Amino acid sequence: MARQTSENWFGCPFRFGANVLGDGWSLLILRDLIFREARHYGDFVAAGEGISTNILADRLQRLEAEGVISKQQDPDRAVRVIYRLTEKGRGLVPILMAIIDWSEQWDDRTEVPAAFIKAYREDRSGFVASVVDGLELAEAKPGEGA
Amino acid sequence: MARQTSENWFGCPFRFGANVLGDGWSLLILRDLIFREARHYGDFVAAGEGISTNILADRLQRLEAEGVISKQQDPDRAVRVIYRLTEKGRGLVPILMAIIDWSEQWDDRTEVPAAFIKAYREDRSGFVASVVDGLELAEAKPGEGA
DNA sequence: CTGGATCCCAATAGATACTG
DNA sequence: CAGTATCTATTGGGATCCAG
Repeated sequence: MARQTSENWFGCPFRFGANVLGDGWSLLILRDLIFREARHYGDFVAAGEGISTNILADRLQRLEAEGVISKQQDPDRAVRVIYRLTEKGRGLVPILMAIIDWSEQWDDRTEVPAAFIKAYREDRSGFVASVVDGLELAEAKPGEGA
Repeated sequence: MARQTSENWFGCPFRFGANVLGDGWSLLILRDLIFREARHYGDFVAAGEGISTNILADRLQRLEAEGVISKQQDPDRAVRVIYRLTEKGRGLVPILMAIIDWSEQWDDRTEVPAAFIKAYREDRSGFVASVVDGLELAEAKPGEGA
């Protein structure tokens, strides 16, 4: 879909979110960041969804430009990059949760929920807390980003 | 993104939802169906987002195949088609709401929220009720759809 | 070795014009 | 009104290359 610019901006806040979430690869990357604690470039490649490296690089860049994730050097190994949720990105968690709730209700192909989803279901608030607290969130206040 | 098939199915319920929502045009169509009570093909074209007719046709077909919307003839005028949310599609409302909440918090370009969003904010539950009750929902039970 | 960039080319998305 | 047809632009897969 055409990206959101000043020219096609109609003052609809929903469109603002749709611009970030209306992409399958971005959603999968966010899932891995939030529920699977993916941190490195290779983690996303290894996630098994078959994302191409050029697409991955593009989406990571896009998500960073949108201010929902941030990059930094791994303090342990300089060659590694760590991707993290920003505060703005953390705000997306309820949306992903809502997607999971809906999917679980309507998906008739998955009999056994993925392990990370199961963990979330068994103790929703506890799981969320652990996921979110486990992250040292990057800076980002309302008004930042694209 | 590659569409979800039996071959690339990894048993992740989140991916199930991402497959439906990971598309900007589909999200906009759902917004218009849910919050703007769009019913006809032309309503979506006129929504001002500049969707091409082939894309619109494709997405309407896709959403129908996924079981979130249904088509039927307009009883008043046979040449018209009415698009409606199914029960499964109605289940998406909380997700769209979550997107709106997030967008309103982080969008710094829209000072004045769109009118339909404002209505929703002023009386969230009442608004939802009116929107949803205003629709005669089409049939669709868990286990249906793609 | 990790995080990309680049290239090739196949497949998909999309704009515009046109039709039953 | 609700779409097709056609043509072009962009995305994406897969391999390879490269810099730190």
